[in-house]
Amino acid sequence: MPVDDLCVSRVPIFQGLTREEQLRVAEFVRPVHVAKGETVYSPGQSVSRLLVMHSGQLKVSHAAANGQEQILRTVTDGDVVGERAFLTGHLPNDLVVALEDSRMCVFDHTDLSALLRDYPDVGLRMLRTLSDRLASVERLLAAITSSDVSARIAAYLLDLPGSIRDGVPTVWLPLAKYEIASYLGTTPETLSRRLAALSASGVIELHGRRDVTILDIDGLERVATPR
Amino acid sequence: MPVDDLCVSRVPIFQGLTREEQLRVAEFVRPVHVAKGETVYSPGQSVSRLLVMHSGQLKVSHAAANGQEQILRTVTDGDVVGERAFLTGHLPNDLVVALEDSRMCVFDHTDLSALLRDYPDVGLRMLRTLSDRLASVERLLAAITSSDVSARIAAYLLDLPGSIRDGVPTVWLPLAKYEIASYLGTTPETLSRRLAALSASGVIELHGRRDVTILDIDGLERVATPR
DNA sequence: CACCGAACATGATCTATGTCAAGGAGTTCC
DNA sequence: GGAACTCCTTGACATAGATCATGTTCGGTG
Repeated sequence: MPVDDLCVSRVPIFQGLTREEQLRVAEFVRPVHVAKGETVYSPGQSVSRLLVMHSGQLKVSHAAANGQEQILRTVTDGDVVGERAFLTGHLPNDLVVALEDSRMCVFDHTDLSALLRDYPDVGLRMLRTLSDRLASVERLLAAITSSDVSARIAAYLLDLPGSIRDGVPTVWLPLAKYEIASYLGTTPETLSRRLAALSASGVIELHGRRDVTILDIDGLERVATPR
Repeated sequence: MPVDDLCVSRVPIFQGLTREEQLRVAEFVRPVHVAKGETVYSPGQSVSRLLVMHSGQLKVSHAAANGQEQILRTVTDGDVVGERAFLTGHLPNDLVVALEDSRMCVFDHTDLSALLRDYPDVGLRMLRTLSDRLASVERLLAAITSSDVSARIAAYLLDLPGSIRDGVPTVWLPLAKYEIASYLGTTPETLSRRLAALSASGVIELHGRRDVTILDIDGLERVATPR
């Protein structure tokens, strides 16, 4: 099964296993492809599975009590989704939607349980992944409570995986602006104003809707670390 | 070693091991006692250990860039501290201080690594603990970005382990008010005002500095879930 | 290629909460 | 049991950012 094999071997939490072990793990796994815009997971869904991302990007959001959608995170290669349902037995109450065409490894919970018992390394790597996520949420939390919106935006832009185009650092926003606003704990209006301000002061340049070039990295870093 | 034994057997992540296994784990573990006010962990400390709480209470805080102390969480029985340093190799950059006299099991990292390999169940329970923490931080984050301070306070009070005194639900604040303010992403002044308002509207009653009786649970829940 | 709708920008206004300042109350420690 | 220090409360004020409303741009679609 070359496809399953590929799926397992590409994902960080299964690296460190021998090829033979990977093949055995592959028997438990189902490779799944979802198209952009499709819903992967919806709240209260009784059948719950563990997803391990392999390519593409998903967004995880939470319908708050007041009806607002709160973006919790975006997940990319190597990230894990749905571990809480497996670990604690609670039903998932997040909404997961594909931002791009995505591929992932899917495990049923019963299988996963046995898997972790047989391959402690996998558990260790999962722990590492969760620990990273925890650190990243705590960073975001600290950022939201202790800095203003401009600083959060700057930090967000600096965190984004960037590329160099024509010698200038460029980032491609993975989310629509109103979604970024939600993620950063603000509103689209404020985000728009602050981006405009950063642009006016020559720190960044906006091209089209999702394309940002960073003209002055140091300046942006200064904004991200306020006094 | 009955003391070590006790330490290990009292902690959730080691339950599920047989008595014999617990005894073997106990060899790795060092029981530690810290007095109220003592520092358990400080940022950048090069020797890092894993703590598993057993009794008492610690507070974990983070010195933000602007010098403000941000309270990240309080940890109580069964909680784990310092796993990130172990899992990722990064130095800890949180400050951990004992709020009460506390007892905990301490592992050195090298030992822990072997432990997780030998007892996959321990890893699984650690995963569960981390997953709970993640969920709780994500809840806090959502609360901070999508509700006002009154709602956060109400939710906080409802979350606190409460007792019944004279037939009335009573909570004992585990932190000083200025620390609670930090945890909830606000200031002592605002917290004070909101508590006063809740008190004025007859929902709660304040006694002394840390003692709160809840007169109207439904009312408090209504405040916690705003429209 | 022109249309259409969603996403975005901008302006005017309002309000919750932060900030600064000063006085009061609760603990703690001798 | 009282002094002394924190912690907490209250007040007056300033302001970042939310909200509401309207106009504009982009990018996909027929």
